[in-house]
Amino acid sequence: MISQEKNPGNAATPDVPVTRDHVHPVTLREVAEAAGVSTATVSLVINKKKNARIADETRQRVNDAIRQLGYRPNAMAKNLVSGTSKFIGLVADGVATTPFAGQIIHGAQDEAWKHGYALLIANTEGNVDLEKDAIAMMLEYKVRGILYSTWFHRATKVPSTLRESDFVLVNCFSPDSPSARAVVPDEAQGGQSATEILLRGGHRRIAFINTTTPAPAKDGRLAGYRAALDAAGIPFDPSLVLEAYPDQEGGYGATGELLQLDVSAVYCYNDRMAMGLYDGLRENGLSIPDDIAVVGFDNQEVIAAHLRPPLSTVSLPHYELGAAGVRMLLGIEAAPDGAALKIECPAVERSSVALHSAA
Amino acid sequence: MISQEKNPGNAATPDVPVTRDHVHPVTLREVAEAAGVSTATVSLVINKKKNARIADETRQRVNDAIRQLGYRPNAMAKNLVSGTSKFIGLVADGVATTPFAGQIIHGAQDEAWKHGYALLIANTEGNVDLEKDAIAMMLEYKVRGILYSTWFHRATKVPSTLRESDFVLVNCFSPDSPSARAVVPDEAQGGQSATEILLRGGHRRIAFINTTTPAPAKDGRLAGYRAALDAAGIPFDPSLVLEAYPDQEGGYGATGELLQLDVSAVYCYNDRMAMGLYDGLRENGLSIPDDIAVVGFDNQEVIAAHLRPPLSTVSLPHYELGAAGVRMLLGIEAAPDGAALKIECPAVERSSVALHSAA
DNA sequence: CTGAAAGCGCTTACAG
DNA sequence: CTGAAAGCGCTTACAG
Repeated sequence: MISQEKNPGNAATPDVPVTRDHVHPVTLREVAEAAGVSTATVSLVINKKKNARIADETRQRVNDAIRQLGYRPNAMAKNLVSGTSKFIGLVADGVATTPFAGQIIHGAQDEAWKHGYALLIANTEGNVDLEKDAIAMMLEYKVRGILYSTWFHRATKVPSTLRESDFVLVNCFSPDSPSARAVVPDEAQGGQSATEILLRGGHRRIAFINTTTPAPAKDGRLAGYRAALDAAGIPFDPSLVLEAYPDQEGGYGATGELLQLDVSAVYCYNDRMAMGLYDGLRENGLSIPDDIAVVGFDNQEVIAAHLRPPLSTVSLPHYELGAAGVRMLLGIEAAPDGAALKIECPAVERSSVALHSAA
Repeated sequence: MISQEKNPGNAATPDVPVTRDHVHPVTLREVAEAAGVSTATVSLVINKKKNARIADETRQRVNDAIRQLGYRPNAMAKNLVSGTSKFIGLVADGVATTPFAGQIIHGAQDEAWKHGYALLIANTEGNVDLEKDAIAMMLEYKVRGILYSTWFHRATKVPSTLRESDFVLVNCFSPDSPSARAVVPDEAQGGQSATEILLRGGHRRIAFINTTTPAPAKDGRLAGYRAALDAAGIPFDPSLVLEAYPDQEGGYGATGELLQLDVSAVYCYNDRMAMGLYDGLRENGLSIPDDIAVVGFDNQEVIAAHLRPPLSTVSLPHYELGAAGVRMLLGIEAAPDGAALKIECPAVERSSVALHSAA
């Protein structure tokens, strides 16, 4: 074993925080003394209050003192006075489960930051007790509001304590409380866009391998597929819709059934499925996109852009979901009433669908 | 367009926080009045101070009042008094870039939580100004300490403001300040474990496709490969070491060169490379693991377990990195002096390497 | 067993 | 132009 020894329970390094010999942090009062002014004046200078008339010379002295002492304002004290913090809480049910949650966090943090807020996050992995504790913690820190997010788009109940704060549901919605603000991906538009990529490629007989797992995505993506066919004047043929488990194994397993259908193109419920299907098609000596065109859904990082050939798909807008959630919380973005705000799933075209040669 | 209209600059919903009609939150004082006791008593009851002798009847009355009023302590005020917050900051340079950062966050948050700390995160995407602001913010919130993390294992310089706080480097290390505590993956052990999987499979002539990108991982994984061969009494043959860009395209592109080598097994720098190589081998009519055994590195979610056949690999312990960083910060886990703490990369065996049939 | 008082580090009217 | 004072919501000795 090359790795260092870990000693979690070492008695010599007890759980209590070691008394650090950090000098007491510099306070406003000390700055005031150093500058020979009152704390009020220092506060005024720091916060650049417009209607405060401070002599330039005084201002100068204060700023010098701040710099020399390395003063850092105490945000706790500031927030105590103002009665409200500059925090936005984000509770997520599954950072562990997928790469998706990371993007929600990312979008939320960028947008929060932009408006002067910091993100306080809590990962609950679906554990209800943890969730209650997490929300309680955020409430005690008097957060400006809470983003309650799920790693896959679904219906959820609003935990009762969540109502003690301003909140927005992200990637989920609550059928029980339609007044709760929510932001979700537009699955139907996404499904339509995915299908349209194929239609533009000149395909008319298009299979859809849907998921076996019930979810808004299952219904929405199917609805989008139908809408696209409709718009193209192609009658919906239920026999072209298959179902499989939404991962590589599911896609691979659906190959045989798909090949019975005699289609020139297939739209898969997600990219993982498409990845498995690639293997199945190859084993049958078929080439993509010439023998069969393929589109996926999710634009999953590390996968979609790197299959052979690169996969045409539709992006699940997790970053935007997080960002829009924050905007909605802050009242910058209006919430449609009685419904969730739907965020577009943009099409991403790659070479798994050949361009339509105008014949 | 099916999606809702977004109105970022809508004048009707200005950027200033709307005055919400939330009732003033319940305070300690109000609880005290309701219970007919002093605020000191309420504080004592809430914090379950052991040496405080409070009559059961009084305690009862206080708890009732707390429940009835729905009292939530103000964490800001608490922290102001104690002089230190219950926050741990996490600055990350790339949540966007990979699925890995999510696991560091996850591990850090779980461990922090366990010790009563909440995570304050900031994503800088490598932007130096953002980074300075992020650290300043954390300092102003008087965090217990800061975890400074990178999305791939590398050397870094410690930003000067970081030194104003207790800190630990996570997934990176600072050659300039060897005294800085750090926790990194044990690349050499990982490379050795990966190679050992192949050796156990009975292979003697094993190729290694390393990365073209300089990094501790490049050197460490190679060193591990050599160590494993050494231990098995197999002379190191430099001609068996190739290099390619560390993604699917790189792995695929290395196929031809690899096939010249006449090896029975190959160890790839990472899983993405192995994924591309799978395609290349298949195109050449070779089957895994019978014609050639493959191992990767990273145990990348969504990929490794779902290739055909599932890929043997070695885990990059991001969750553990985050958790160990927190423990080190809190002084629960000792820091080896002058060096980074190395976390094991555990082997994950799947069917891309056949079991060695004892001959 | 319990209360009055001081203080944590700030900001904000209010005087002057 | 600047300072003295009160107060944000808590906790912690100190009395009694």
